[in-house]
Amino acid sequence: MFFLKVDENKYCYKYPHPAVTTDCVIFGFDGVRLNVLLIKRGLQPYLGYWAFPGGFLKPEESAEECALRELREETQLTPEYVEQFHTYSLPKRDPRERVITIAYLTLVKLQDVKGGDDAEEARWFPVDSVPQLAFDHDVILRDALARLRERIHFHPIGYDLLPEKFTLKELQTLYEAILGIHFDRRNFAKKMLHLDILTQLDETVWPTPKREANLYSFNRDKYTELKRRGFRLEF
Amino acid sequence: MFFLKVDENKYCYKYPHPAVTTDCVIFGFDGVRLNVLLIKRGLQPYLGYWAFPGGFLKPEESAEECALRELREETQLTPEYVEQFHTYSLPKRDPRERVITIAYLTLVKLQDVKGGDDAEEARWFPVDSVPQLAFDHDVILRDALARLRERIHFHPIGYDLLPEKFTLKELQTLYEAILGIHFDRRNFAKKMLHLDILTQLDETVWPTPKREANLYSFNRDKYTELKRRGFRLEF
DNA sequence: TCAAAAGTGTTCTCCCTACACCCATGG
DNA sequence: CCATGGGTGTAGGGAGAACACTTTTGA
Repeated sequence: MFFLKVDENKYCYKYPHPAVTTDCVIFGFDGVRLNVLLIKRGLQPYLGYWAFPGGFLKPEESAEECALRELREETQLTPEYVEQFHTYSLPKRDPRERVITIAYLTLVKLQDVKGGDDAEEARWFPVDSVPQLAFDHDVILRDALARLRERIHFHPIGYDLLPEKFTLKELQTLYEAILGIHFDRRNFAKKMLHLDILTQLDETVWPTPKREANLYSFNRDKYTELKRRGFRLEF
Repeated sequence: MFFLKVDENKYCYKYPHPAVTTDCVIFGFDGVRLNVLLIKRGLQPYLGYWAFPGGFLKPEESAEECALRELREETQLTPEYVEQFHTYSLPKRDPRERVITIAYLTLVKLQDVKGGDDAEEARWFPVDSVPQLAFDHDVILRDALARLRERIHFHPIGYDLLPEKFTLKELQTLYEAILGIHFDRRNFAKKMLHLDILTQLDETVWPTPKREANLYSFNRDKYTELKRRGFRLEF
């Protein structure tokens, strides 16, 4: 570990400064389950373990810029939604040196990333079956999921996770996947239509071989209005 | 560790490391208005400006420990409630060097601090009339208030801000002070009593010379239960 | 003709809302 | 006796929860 030469350590301070990184928890929805994007570490420590994409803060960028840059560099993704949710600071959480990590929750339309896995190994995992994670990333994942569940109660988020056109069933499945509960099909439809954030399209699809289903898209104005003011999703 | 101590008492790193501080936004309720505790700066920069108590993270403490330590050192207060709410990272937010600030929202029972103002000038200000603040602390205050308002919708927080025994009117005034809206007296009482988190005491007080009022305390079990599960405060 | 999926409507109940009356006290 | 503040009750409406029928299609 200690390959450093003294003369390379050219950034000097009067008091000890921790390193600062950002990590991105990236959620995507495959139509059935909520997934999270992980990267296989190619370096020590935790070599071979899965972890969230992230990296060190550069001197001239804000934390959010850093998070988006790392996300782009490591996954070629541009998220629909970005929210800083917690900063992790336990002194021993990184075995190398003291590292403060500012964690972000991001949502992407999962189809955006089809084939995006390149040289570095990046993979989607269903949130209920993620492998052993590096560092304290299991705690970070738990916190991100809790925040996502909290958010979904009061802000519409489907727009950030679903394709442009979708069926009511897909929307319901998304909510059920995130919250881990089951809704009555009829009441769910009534509620969503009543919120007035959906536009029924003239198109239909055959999601199953049984019967065609109407397609909907989000009414962007109403959607952002609700997002701004917040709303109550009771259920 | 990665830092090396050289003769001038300096800590050196291969890459630039920002300084990391914590700041505490401390809210208290005086029975009429929501107040925030500020400290007058005795050093440059922003000498003479008001700011939140806070300071640099020590190598062996977590951010929360740091926040509580600074809070104790600068105000002798022990908060009832502590929540990390945002980390501020714009590169130029401190003119001296790059500083990352992890901000905490804390609630105290305001009577705890009567006379706690000592050598360093610390004062309570009503949140709607705070003076010019140092750094980006005006943004931090706005964010803290937004978080507090968000929290109060779904988690009981009166316990952390009110004295042990209080009247329904005091509880209502607290909610009105935080949310900045007015409630119907009768509906507010009905709602609060229906939530079953209050215990009516046998005692009464004369809050005005007109008529005595019942005293209540929080039903701690129900209160923490609701706090854990969250609840919906509609209004 | 049967099973599976999708679209739609009704009833009940609870809670939020608006609003009014009574009582006790001090002036 | 009246103004002020505190305690309590009621009627109406809206939204969530529970629940059933119809239609379409492929096997």
